[in-house]
Amino acid sequence: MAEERLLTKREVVTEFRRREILRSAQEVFARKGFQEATMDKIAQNAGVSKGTLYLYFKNKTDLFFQAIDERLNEFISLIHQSLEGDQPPLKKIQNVVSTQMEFFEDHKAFFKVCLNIRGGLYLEHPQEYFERLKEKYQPYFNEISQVIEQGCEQGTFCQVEPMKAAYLLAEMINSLILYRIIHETTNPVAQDEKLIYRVFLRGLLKKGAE
Amino acid sequence: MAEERLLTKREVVTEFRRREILRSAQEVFARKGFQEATMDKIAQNAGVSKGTLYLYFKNKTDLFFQAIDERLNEFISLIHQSLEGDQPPLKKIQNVVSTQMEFFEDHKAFFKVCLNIRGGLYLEHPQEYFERLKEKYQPYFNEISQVIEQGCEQGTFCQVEPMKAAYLLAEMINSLILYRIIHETTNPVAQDEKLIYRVFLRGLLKKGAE
DNA sequence: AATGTATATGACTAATTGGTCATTGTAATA
DNA sequence: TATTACAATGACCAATTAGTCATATACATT
Repeated sequence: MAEERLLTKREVVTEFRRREILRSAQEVFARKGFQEATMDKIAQNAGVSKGTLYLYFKNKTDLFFQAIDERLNEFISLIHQSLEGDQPPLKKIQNVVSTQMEFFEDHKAFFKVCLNIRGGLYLEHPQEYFERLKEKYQPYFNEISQVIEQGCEQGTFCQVEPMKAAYLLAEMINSLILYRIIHETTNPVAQDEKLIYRVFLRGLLKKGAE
Repeated sequence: MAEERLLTKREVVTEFRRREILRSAQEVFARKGFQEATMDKIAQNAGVSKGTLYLYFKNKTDLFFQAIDERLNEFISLIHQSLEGDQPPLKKIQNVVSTQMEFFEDHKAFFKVCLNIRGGLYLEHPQEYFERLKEKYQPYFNEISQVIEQGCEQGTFCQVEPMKAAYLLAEMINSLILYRIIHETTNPVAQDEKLIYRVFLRGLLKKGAE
């Protein structure tokens, strides 16, 4: 066993603070959006003083994007997992749909933040952060579009631009999540998943395939 | 001919100012989003002083929503027109798709504002405005869902919840507009319309129908 | 226990900006 | 032309808030 130096109390506290601030930020940003969330509120909610925030994060924008980062990583890794193995493309698409719907069903606040970002990013944040986020999302779209491409090659799906189709799918899912939020629907997500299978998959399937 | 009292100079100027302020507001809000747009900028852009804005509009939020209102009316009325007559549901859906895609292709700035609203509305504007806007959009969704319902009854489309399907369609269109904006695509919108026909319509059509 | 070092605090600053109002300008009216 | 009523102005105010820094606190080390 390698010599594992025990963490000093200070290091433990530091790490705890950092996580506590991120948790608080996630909560406040989700509830209020970027502009309405104040550093004071976040600090208070985290049980630290405002000055402390600036020991851990460069500024408000930095804190915002780091707070997003965790959940986003979790999401992207879940999608990645759902595409592992050598299941047929049809099954993989179903996996994406159910993974994404269930993830956002469980994290509605995070979904709102994502909408908020997308709506305001072009307008209200420095270009730099937009680029970084776009990069972050890239694997998600790439993986889906690869599955679609694979389906095209295998002759299961008809010929489409894979990346555009991936966008289409992603937004179809989001639209039903939004519908659920706006209409405060509580029926099982499985029903909505089926609607997407029907529309997206039957629309994509070659005649006679399946 | 009815006695048409000529407008006094004052009335003409007043109407001109009002329109000029709205135009300026549309422009600035589209470029900056709600928060970053300042009343000073809007006033300057309109060639009036800030105080004047408050002679014509109650406050910033009021100005924002009135600026949106015009374009939104135009949009909704275009969609309405595209659904007049007694064409078959399939054709009507195609009309909606092409009308919406072409409208936003011509009004990308307005599209961004719409995204911005949707992303920030839950979080950053008074509930009251959200409700009013929801009401405003209602005819749009109603009309589309009626067409879908009609298609179901006629047996052209398979059984789906019409309102959810309408949401799905609307967001599919939006997703491709977003794709065009993000990737700065300039190919003809007709191509993207076809992708939607293929996916949405073939997904919706009953086997053997059409 | 004493000393030094890293961390936490929160009052404060500076900048921004929505909204106001006393003053000034202009058009309608007599 | 004189008078009145309304519209426009922009300096100003009040409120908000991101970010700072001198001071205080707590931990680690000797």
